[in-house]
Amino acid sequence: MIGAGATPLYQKVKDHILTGIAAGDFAVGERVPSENELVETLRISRMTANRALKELTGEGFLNRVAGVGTFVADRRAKGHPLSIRNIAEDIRSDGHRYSAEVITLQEEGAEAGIALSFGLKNADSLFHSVIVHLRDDTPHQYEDRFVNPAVAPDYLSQDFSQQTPYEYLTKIAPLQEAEHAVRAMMPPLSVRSRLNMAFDEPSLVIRRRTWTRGVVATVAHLYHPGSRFELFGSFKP
Amino acid sequence: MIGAGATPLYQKVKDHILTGIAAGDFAVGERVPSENELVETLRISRMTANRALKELTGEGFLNRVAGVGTFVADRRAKGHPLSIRNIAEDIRSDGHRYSAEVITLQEEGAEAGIALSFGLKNADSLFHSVIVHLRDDTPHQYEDRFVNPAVAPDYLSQDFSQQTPYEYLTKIAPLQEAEHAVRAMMPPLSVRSRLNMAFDEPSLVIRRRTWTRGVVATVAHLYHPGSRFELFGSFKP
DNA sequence: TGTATAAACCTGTATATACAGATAAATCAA
DNA sequence: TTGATTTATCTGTATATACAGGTTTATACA
Repeated sequence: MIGAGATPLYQKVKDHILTGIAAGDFAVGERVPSENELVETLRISRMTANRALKELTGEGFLNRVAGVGTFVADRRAKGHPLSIRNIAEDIRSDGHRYSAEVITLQEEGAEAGIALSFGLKNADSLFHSVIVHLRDDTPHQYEDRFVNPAVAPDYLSQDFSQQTPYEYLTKIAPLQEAEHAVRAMMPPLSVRSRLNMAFDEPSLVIRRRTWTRGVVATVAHLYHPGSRFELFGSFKP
Repeated sequence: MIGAGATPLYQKVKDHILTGIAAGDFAVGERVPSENELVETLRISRMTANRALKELTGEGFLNRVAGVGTFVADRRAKGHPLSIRNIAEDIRSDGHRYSAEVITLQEEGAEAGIALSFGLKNADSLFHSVIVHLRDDTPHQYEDRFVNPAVAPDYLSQDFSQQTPYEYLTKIAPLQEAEHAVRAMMPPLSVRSRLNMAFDEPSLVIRRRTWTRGVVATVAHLYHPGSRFELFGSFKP
């Protein structure tokens, strides 16, 4: 057994495997413990081990071959899935130093277009943050985010140089669903200067809208310098 | 029981539910049969019903609430998935007229970067097509595509003003997997002029690589005018 | 009438068990 | 040595069972 508590057992098994991968116990391409080995070492049933390994396979961390075993997948080979990710963790896991600069953090009256995204009346106010994420002190992403006060009432009192909005929001509100829209544009000067972009360099903008408990929790515009960034998506029919 | 054969039972249950949704037996928001109801009507175990409903939930077709039931999800509400789509069909389904102009259709020696994408030696040759897709006679997408001759030997003799490469390729080769990379860039003059783009307008470029039977079938670069295009993706945790 | 309480039903998780089918290694026979 | 066969291992699927915990409806009580 691994431990006890509120988190389901299969989730702990998943974490156990992921931790092992992160710790280097299992390198890319190597075999991870089989279902029966997990049954013996962790004292769980095979179906629980099966669920953990099956879900990790579905999430792209493992590959399974019937009759042979379960192996650590090469996630870099075919691009990361277009999913919600924590930029701080991404930067750190690539072996770089992450830091953040908070530009704006205040309450604002909802502008018409944003209010529409939230499904709110024009008069309602929203929390607004602007943060520049840096990799090795080089600007990497410009994050312009509006947050539903009903979902995160304490948003304005957070220190986002220590914890990204993503980390904070996933901690206090369960992420139900997310929508991404990607477009290319010439960014406004405010963004351009913060990202040290050349005057003729286009930007890749991701508009991310997330739902929690049926209501829109946050609408974020994430600006990336187009020439230094690629967004990956993967699809299996 | 539903039937017998090679396809797993849980898959048949999934198909059974999806067919019911398509047939209108269960409308959006309505409840689908509970696990125990499926156990009785289909004469299966609850765990099999559970697997079917759980997977359909993960795929976005259903929503589940513990203690209440399982309901048909509204898939249209929150954007299309970032998936392979047929541009001709997209344009027509939006009520517009689709046409295509074939710019290039020939065999070429594989340039180094492209050959790498295919996992081929430099010397190998590939099929190359350049097509501009028009919506109501306005340029809408510039498609620059390389195709593996081993997968589509008759590619060069097709009339792509009548049938898109996508339609042709999906007809002759099963799509196994696809990778997307999205980036923003200032397109080359050749692309810019074909799409009637302003000199300072950035472009959203999707590089799409697809696999069939374990080999790379095609690598396509799809250029969209950035200011007129949005790419959608959806994700559920 | 209003309010606890109980009952019924639902999903979520976990176990034990069973058989199949796929794969690779070991073994045996020609 | 080669080729066929057996054996061991591993995943894939399916069932029966059990209990926890959320949600709604019905019931009993004050």
